[in-house]
Amino acid sequence: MKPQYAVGALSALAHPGRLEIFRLLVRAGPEGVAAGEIARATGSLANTLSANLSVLAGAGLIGSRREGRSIIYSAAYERMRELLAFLMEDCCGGNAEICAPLAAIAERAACCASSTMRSSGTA
Amino acid sequence: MKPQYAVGALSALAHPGRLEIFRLLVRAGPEGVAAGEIARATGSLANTLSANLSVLAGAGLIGSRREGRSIIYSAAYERMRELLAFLMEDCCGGNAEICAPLAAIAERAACCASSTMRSSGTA
DNA sequence: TCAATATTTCGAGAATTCTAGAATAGTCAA
DNA sequence: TTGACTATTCTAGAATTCTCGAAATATTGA
Repeated sequence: MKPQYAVGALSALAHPGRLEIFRLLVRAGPEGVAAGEIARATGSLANTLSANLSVLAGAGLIGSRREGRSIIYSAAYERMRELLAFLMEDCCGGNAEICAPLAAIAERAACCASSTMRSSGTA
Repeated sequence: MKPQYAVGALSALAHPGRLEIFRLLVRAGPEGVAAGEIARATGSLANTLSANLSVLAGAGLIGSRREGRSIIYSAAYERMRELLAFLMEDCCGGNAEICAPLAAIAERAACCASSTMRSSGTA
């Protein structure tokens, strides 16, 4: 990911309303949520919400599809992964021996820790 | 991590100069880098750099310590891990195949979480 | 076609952020 | 103390972002 795209993505998320929207979509999963339902869930005005969705979409963090009268928005998980990977690229100069002993601290951060799928070794 | 702190951290990173500084410090490891060296590496004016370092420190993303005439800045890896964990909290509604790669990234963020810096003003 | 629903676009004022020059403060050595 | 070095704070104008009312666009059903 290019730095300029990362700045765009971070700028998009650096806003209380947009961060709330994005996290709502991240929790909702790939099926997504209709704009109107997002407006209801966040208490936003329709035009303000639309502007914020537009910023998030412009940053590539969310996608959309029309379904009848509604437009369904969903998180762009791959883009999100790219952003997180960018932030910790070459962390500690790539010295794995420094990083390894402390990896256990973050175990609780795994969002699907109770699932059957393990995340070991996937980077 | 509270949403308002996440917004603060994301705002701090949503700036080309500050993102470059932060990534430089993430790569540098726990030992950190002197402000003057950061200025040289990024081509920033001293006062502009100082303002940007102040924003990053205020967001809790970096810490500092004095060493002689220099002030050494270093990444706050634990804070970084908290931010990444916050972004993917309750992600994907149980779809492990989506979450797994993200969780692996969050674990790597803990790689250097052994800092003993003072972190200024994050309350 | 007309009306209702769902969402986006336009416009402008308020608030915030960014940058650089100048001045200030802390540290060290002689 | 003086002087060199390192870094921060102050300040103001320029640029950008945020928000909401109003108007416009797109879709569906009668």
